[in-house]
Parts: sequence; structure tokens; C-alpha cells
Amino acid sequence: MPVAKPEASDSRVIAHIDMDCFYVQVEQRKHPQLRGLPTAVVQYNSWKGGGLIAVSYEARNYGVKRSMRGDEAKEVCPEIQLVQVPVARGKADLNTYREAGSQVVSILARRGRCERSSIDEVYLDLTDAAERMLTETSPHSLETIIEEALKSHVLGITSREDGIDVKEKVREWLCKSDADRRDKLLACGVLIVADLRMQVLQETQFTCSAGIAHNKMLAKLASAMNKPAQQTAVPFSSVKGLLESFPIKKMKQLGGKLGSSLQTDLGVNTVGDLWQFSEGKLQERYGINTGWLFIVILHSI
DNA sequence: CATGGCTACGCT
DNA sequence: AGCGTAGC
Repeated sequence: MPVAKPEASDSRVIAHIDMDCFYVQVEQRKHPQLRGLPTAVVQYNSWKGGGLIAVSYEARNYGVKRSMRGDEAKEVCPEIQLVQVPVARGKADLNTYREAGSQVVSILARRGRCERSSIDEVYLDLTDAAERMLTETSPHSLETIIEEALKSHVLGITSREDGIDVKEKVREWLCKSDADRRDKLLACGVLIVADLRMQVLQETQFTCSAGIAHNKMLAKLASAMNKPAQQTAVPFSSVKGLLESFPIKKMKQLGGKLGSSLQTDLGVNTVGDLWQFSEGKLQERYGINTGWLFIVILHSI
């Protein structure tokens, strides 16, 4: 997938798939007795019990963090199961995880073009599949909407106090016949991703979380919003509200020195602050080549 | 010694 | 090719 080419109205449907505590899931598949137990994967366990590189959600509930050593984790959660990462030639060997990731990618690739962004993360371009679905079935017949899709989070679809009719509201949103074309495409994306996540679970036993949006940046943000084993969609109409108070340092590519310089040099702390600057000014300061990043951000609204 | 090691990417 | 940055 080529770098996001920002257009005035981006109608692509992009999903970001993020495997939940992936190394742990791979080990739990290999050792089923670990399922449901607080578990972490460690490397180099000779010093203070080794460094944690993946932590199950059960263990996170005890306060176990990825930055901990094995010994610290045992203090917080004495019953934690520590699994050693395989070692080859004295080094951590991540090949089994890489292969497990490939298995997931081969399933996702049935519906769109995949771009692996890390060992456990994939971007998926579902534009064509969504457009096809839209021309074939519009509006969606209620009975074809799978339960998993109804559990989606859709930014801007607010849960009521009792939260009892959230699913009903999501159903309405998914079926809305007079919706914006982009909303309809996004709704198709939501259905496709729900279906794919079920296939992944069935065929690999792995759960994942997903974000569905009109570009990679927003899809990535969305996939982290509701974890584990959930999916979140970002309709165009909710982008501005989502981004304007969003900390710039948490944006991909801006977690390091570039983000720091935005804060100290320009006083930019949120994406909303960034909107006060023109593309020209930003490119003038940071160069034409870094400027494309800002343009993607600015064109998301 | 004590997040290390690894990868991908952009810049020069 | 080699370096710096970023993030897993």
C-alpha cells in the first residue's frame, strides 16, 4: 500500500489489525493449559527473571507491566506463568511469532491488500471489497449482519446511561440508507473486519483488535481504543472531535524528537494546536519531506 | 551492563 | 553505504 496520498475527501476504507498480546497468545496456543491464566513471555531470564515482552490481559489486571522484569512481575502476581521466548544461537528467536503472524495475514489477504507494519500489526486496504459490497447489497439486510459487527464501537454513536441499546444504535448506523457514501463504505468495512476477525479466531485461535477508518493514521489510533478482541470505527464526522484534543506525542511518528520539537518550538501539544498552522509554515520549518506527515494529519478533517 | 535487539525507513 | 530515528 503506497503512502497515504491525501485527497480532499478520502474515501478509502482502511483497517488496522492489532493482535492482542500476541506472543502470549502464540504460547497459549502451544500450551493450552496456560489459557485464561495470568501469563507473560520473557526473554533472558538469567537477570532478575528476564525482561517481559508480552503480558496477558489477566496479568495486566494484577498490575503487571511490560517494562517489568520477571521478578517484579512475581511480586505483583505470584501465580503468573512466565514463558521463555525460544533461543537460537544465544539470541531471542522470534520466528515462531513471525510465522504465526503470517498465518493471520494469509487470512486477512482474502479481502484486501495487506501491509505488515510489525510482527503483530497489519494494515488492510478494504476499499475495493467495501465498494463491491455496497453495489451488491444496499442497504444491508438485517439478518446478514453478524453479531460480532453489532459489538463494534463507532465513534460518535454514544452509549446511553444504561447502555442497553448500543447494539441497536450500531445496527441503525450500519443499515442507514440515507447515509453519506463514505459512511456506507465504512459500514461495509466494519462488517468485513468483523467477519475476518471471526475467521482469524476460528482458524488460528488468536484474538485481535481492529480500527476501521478512512486512512492509516486514524485506523491505527482506533485499533488501540478498545482492546482486547474489539473493533472501533471512525466515521468522518467524528474525526475532528477525536483529534483536536489528542496529544501530539501519541501520534505515530511524533513520539520522539520531532514531537518534542513541535512542543518546545511551536507550543503544539495537541493535534488541534497543529491545525492553527498552515501547511506552508510547517513545511518551511521542518522541510518538504517531513511536511507530508503534517499534511496527512491536516487532511484528516 | 541492565530494555536489548531488531527492523524499516529517510536522509546524506 | 552508513547514520539517525522510531517503534515493536
